[in-house]
This record gives sequence, C-alpha cells and structure tokens, in this order.
Amino acid sequence: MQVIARPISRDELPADTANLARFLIGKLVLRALPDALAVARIVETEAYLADDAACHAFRGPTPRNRAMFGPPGHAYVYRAYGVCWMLNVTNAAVGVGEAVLIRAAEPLSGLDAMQRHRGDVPTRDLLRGPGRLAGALAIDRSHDGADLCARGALWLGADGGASGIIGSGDIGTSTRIGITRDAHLPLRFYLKGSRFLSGPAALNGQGKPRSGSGHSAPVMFDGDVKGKGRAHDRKADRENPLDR
DNA sequence: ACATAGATTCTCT
DNA sequence: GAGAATCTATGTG
Repeated sequence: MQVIARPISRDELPADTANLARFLIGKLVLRALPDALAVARIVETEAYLADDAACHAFRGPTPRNRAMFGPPGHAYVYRAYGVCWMLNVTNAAVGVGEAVLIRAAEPLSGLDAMQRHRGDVPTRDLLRGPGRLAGALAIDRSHDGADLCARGALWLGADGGASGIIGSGDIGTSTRIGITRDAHLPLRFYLKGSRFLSGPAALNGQGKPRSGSGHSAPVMFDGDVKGKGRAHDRKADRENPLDR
C-alpha cells in the first residue's frame, strides 16, 4: 500500500497537551524498520499533565522521565510493569513534564514487519494497546528522546486526506485506562467507531449492546490511504477542539 | 538495602 | 477472570 505522509512540524503541535492528544487522533506514526516502513494511523491517545498525579513527571525529573521535561515533539519511551514499552509524545515548555501516550493505532503499511515482531496475531490486535504498539513497531529505550518531527527512525506524519477529515465530532473522550491517581480526568481520546481501540467498550462510546443490530459502527479510514483524501482541506476545525 | 505499586500483556482456567 | 513476567521510582528501615 502507498502512504503519502509529511512530517508534522513542531510548531503545528497544539501547546495544550490535552489538545495535542486530540490533534494526534488520525495522524500517522511512521517507523523506519530495516526492511520496511511501518505506518499506522493513531486512533487512541491519553494526555498526562504536569499537575496530574498519574503523570510520571508529577514528582519532578528522574532519569527515566527526563525526556518529558525536554522540548515538545520528542519521544518519551519507558518500560511499564517491567514488560512493555510505552511510546509518548512530549509536550509543554522545557522544564515542564507533560506528554501524550499513544495507546492504539490502525496498521496501514508494513504489516508483515509488524507481524514479525508480534507473532501471528490478528491484524486488529497488532497495535491495539500501548505495549503491543511499541512491540509491533520495535520501539524501545533506544528511541527515548528521539525527535518525532523529522523523518527518521520514528516520526509523526500527516497525510493530506483522511486525517484532515476527522472533525471534533468524530473524536470521543473518556477517562484514562489502567491508572488509579486522578483517574477521573477526561484525558483519553479515541476515534469513534474504530475497530482498533483498546480498553472496554464502555469507554469507547459503545453503550451496552442493545437488542437488534448490536453491531459495530462503520469503520472509518481503514484500507488504502490514497483515494480517500480530499473532502475538505480545511484545517480550521482544529481550533479549540477541547470544549472546556 | 528492601518492599511495593504501576500509564500492561500473555497464558492459562 | 486470575496469575505471571519483570523494570523503575519511591518510601521506609
């Protein structure tokens, strides 16, 4: 599959970290592997803020979280539960520790390479969950601090088409997954109707399955990136996406 | 120095 | 649904 992507420049990133988490829904994460360029569309993110007790930076800088205190648009990669790697996008001014966790994505290109890292799992599960995502893209400690705003081993991209037609109405909000402190904050964002979301259905906007259809909403933006493009190129709908 | 909790996932049962 | 695997930072002795 052909995917046309351009890097996202640092000054495009919303300064507010919750807004950045929304902004990244529909954007691309690209990973240059030895044998392939892996591309995936981000469908689920969480924001972690400086005054948020669930944020690793809450108690100040440590060797592990130091990347979060650097400039925006870099990777903060850490090991969770001694098992999985987590990919975050740093944000906020230098000296302020905030970041957006990339929780799930829809695989678009380089699926063979991702399968090689993850074993023989269904395509739907390749990148569904932050640890799986890092595994499929072979992300580890070596990427901690990497610049995500330029083509390299790991970077963020936008394609002219599909990501541009995601409006604020297509993005759901919920509480974050797997945390205990400040767990009530609505800082998780997801692409409504995507099949590639992690977490319980109740957090993904699916009420309890009702009588009747009970079937998944139409999947948006899966399949070929090219040819879905251009509805409107307006980037105006990203102003003030957060309604609070 | 040691114990513990945690932004998780896989493998059983 | 429960347990294991296993790294990092923090709080306590």
